[in-house]
Amino acid sequence: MNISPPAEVLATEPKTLVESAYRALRRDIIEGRLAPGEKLRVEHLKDNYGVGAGTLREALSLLISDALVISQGQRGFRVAPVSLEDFEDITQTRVMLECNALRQSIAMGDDAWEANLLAAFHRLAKAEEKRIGSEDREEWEERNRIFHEVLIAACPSRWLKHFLSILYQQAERYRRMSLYLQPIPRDIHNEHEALLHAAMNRDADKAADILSEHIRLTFRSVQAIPADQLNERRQA
Amino acid sequence: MNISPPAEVLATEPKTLVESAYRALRRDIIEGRLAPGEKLRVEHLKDNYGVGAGTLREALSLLISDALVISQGQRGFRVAPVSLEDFEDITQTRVMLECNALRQSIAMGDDAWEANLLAAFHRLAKAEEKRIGSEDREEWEERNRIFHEVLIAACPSRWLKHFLSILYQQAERYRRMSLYLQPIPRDIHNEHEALLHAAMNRDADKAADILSEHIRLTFRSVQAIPADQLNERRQA
DNA sequence: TCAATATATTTTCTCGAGATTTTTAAATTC
DNA sequence: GAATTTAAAAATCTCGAGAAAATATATTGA
Repeated sequence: MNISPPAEVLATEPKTLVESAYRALRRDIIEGRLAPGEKLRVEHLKDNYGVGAGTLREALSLLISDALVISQGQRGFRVAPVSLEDFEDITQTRVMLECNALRQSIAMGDDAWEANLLAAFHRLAKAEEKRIGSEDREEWEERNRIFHEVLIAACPSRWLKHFLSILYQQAERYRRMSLYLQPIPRDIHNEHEALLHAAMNRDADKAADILSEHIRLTFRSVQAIPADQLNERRQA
Repeated sequence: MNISPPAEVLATEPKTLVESAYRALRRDIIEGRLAPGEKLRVEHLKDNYGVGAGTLREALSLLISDALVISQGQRGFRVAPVSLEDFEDITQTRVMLECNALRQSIAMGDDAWEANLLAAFHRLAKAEEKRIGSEDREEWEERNRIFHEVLIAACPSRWLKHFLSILYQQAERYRRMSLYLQPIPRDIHNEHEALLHAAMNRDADKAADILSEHIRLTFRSVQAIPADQLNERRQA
């Protein structure tokens, strides 16, 4: 039996400067250090990220795939803007796709999938215990992403998983906006545990219901953010 | 009333060389002049497309968004490979998403939507009449895309439509492979007409059924292609 | 005071050349 | 003869400078 974690979990390290700049920029956008709608001046940013202009442009082009950056010909790059309308769309689309993927995953998952799921939940639960200090937030974010990934890992559709990874990334950016408002808002741990048990019991209907509500609750917590705080930059 | 065609129909012309190269490359990949899996050597291609190396790299980076190009760090770019497995995934995912979008569009479409739909069908029908000569194939391809776009135009989800535009593009590449095998394979005109009437009658269930079968039939015609012909280059 | 034009500044876009890395080919060794 | 090592060739990746466009500022005229 293969005891190594699923392939998508293993973080391959960047081999080129373009890749490094791409990841650094993505992180800064998702975590809000680059504000929504902000102009991304190549000549200014290339110093911050320690690369040449052409390299930075290439990294920005890659971020268009993730819909985290937009470009208007001859008018440069911008951080993708945010809106409640957009996040509602993301939420609804994600509910549809992720429930579908989850049902397929539950129908097709084997022993290895169950084992990976248990392991991912355990890692997440450990991170949730000591999540009071904000220094462990990044650890929790990573493990939460992996838990959701492993849940649908047995779904055979590469395209469905590809689209979901984009939507998850988008949702994370919005969710981080609300985390500064309400550090520990809901009993997420119980939601995850119920999801785990429904999946392990192969109860697709129940699992899909829990997952739907789980995703929609995140939307409601973002909904509570004051409108003027949505476009703000955080930290440096 | 707004009598101009929907926004996504209007082809904005490229303002930068990156944009031009991106479109030329995309066309060449979808139409099979650049074979699946083929290596894309920047130094060689920059002459063909009349741009610098950096510009071409940027265009290739943009094509990664469309999943028409893949890149492995330090090992350059390649045309995305094809497989029957992949196209089956594309087909199934597209059936799910496009039926969902169509239902929403039928539920929310107004008079302008109906008018645009009728117009798009008419343009497509005209192109189908004189589609015997292959010189009109590009015209038909364009109008077919627009018809499918307008069908779901009243769906309010930008993300759903974004994902569908990617899948449509992918499907077009596969479909073109079968066109060289069977120029006028099925009675596509009747399928489109039935789709139009079901949509105009607001019969969402019927429309979704027709659309599902319509998309799946394309898969079956690609399925009939000999495996060794799948990775071949066409024309220059 | 406001609008329109002209100028100046900033920024984007583009290219060609040099540094690393990978790939190919030949040579050596077992 | 097959496998490893070494060397040559090719390709990728990267940077900085120059051309084109957009933005900001200043000027002019009513």
